[in-house]
Amino acid sequence: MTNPQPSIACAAAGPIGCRSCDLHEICRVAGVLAFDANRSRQSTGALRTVQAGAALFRAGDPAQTVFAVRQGLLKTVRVSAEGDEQILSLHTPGEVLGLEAFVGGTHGSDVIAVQPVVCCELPLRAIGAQRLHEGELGSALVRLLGRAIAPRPNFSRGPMRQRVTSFLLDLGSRLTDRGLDGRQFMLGLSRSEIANLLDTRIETVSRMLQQLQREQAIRVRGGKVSLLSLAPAIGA
Amino acid sequence: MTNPQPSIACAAAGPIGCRSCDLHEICRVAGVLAFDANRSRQSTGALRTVQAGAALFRAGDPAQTVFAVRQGLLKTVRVSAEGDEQILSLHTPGEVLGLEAFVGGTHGSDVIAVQPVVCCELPLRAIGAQRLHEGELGSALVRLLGRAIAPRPNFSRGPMRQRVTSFLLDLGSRLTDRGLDGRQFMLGLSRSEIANLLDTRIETVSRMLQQLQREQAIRVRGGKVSLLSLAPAIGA
DNA sequence: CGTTAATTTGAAAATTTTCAACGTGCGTGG
DNA sequence: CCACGCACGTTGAAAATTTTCAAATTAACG
Repeated sequence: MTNPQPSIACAAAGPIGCRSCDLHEICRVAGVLAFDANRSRQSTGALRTVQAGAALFRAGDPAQTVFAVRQGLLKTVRVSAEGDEQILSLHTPGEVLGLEAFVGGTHGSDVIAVQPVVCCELPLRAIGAQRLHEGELGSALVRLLGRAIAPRPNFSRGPMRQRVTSFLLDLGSRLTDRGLDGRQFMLGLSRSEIANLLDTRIETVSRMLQQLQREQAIRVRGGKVSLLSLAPAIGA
Repeated sequence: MTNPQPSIACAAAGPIGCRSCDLHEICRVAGVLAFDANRSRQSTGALRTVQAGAALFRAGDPAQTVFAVRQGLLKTVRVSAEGDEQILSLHTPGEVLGLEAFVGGTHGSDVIAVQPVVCCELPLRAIGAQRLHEGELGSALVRLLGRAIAPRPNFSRGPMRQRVTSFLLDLGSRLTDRGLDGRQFMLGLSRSEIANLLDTRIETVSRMLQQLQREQAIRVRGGKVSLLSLAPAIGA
């Protein structure tokens, strides 16, 4: 029997379709897309699964493949010069990882699954590295890179309540934007990981989540978060 | 008499030469470089001066020109959805601004001089927008964009002392990297701007700078900062 | 010079961290 | 099956840091 796209049991987010993927245009131009029976686009590229806690790639690895998250959640981790590791960002389905591959060289940080992940692999050679900077493919690539240079929202600023709410709201809206359920999702992150991301302590995260829950703004149950009536902030 | 590159009186940083500029490769490939009498490369592009406090460009402006900072200091400012404005990054000589131009569309944030600035203008049409994604120019462009997607250091994390020291150290090393004096420079930023960047209050910035000065780690005099024996952090 | 803006300083209030204890879930091994 | 150990999360209370508010200084500018 055919099992075209491996799905995962306790998946928090996904899977998504090619249409809502940031790599879609590249795949289309590079000709690695086909049509399935339903006439919806379907990647013919290789899929890769990453179990929670395992790395998609690590800093220093040669960057030769671009990845698109199809399902699950990952984190980018960098260890600072002082030796402490810092979570720089999370990656939800539809996002592209490993853009360093286009530039050459190696990956600059670890990317690790915080939930079971399925992603598409697009090896550079599969799209003809020679013709990479030419024509339609070149401009699609520049657009993709251009989107990536936009500054990412920073959740380690402002009062703690705002950090937690804007973090949750951002995650939710990113899922919603890809057609997934952003009002209720598996978080996957531990308190320790959330604290790292928000630049605070696990106790503070715990207290803030409890407080939001008391206020009926959110509901946390067994790793699943529901955003009930979460307001962006109290500010100005 | 010829005055090939306008200099600025109270300039904090710069001017730098084309060789230490991130746009150098693009300029070379695009053929906008010439050689001056000393056989050192010299841009033939237009120069633009921006007085302190004035904008190089603003969010929403059509992005049609790429800029390279030659002298001075700028800040990228974005107003959040809640209406408060946030300084996202500083820009020292040698850095490139306005990469959105390559992608098309408009600028995403205000870029404002915090010190008198001189920068090179490279209008897209000057480098033949048609052939932008082809050959050597295309790969130079991808390299430039690729460098820009590397995550910027975040100074709004950790204890306040570390934020201030790593901020100063970063600024200093960026100047040093371009062949400028990174151990002693005009800051140009007000306390209010530093506080914004570090996500704290002006009083806290003031106290921390005073404390570092008492410890002989730095010296602040009339807007000029000297890094005497500033250690990265006390950490691990 | 006089006036205004920016910075510094002090002291109380608020937030966050630290340290310690407690609870829960879960897998292991008796 | 249950006791145990262990990782993870929650909770409490004191300590530390940071913010707030107010006032005093200093710098900037016409």
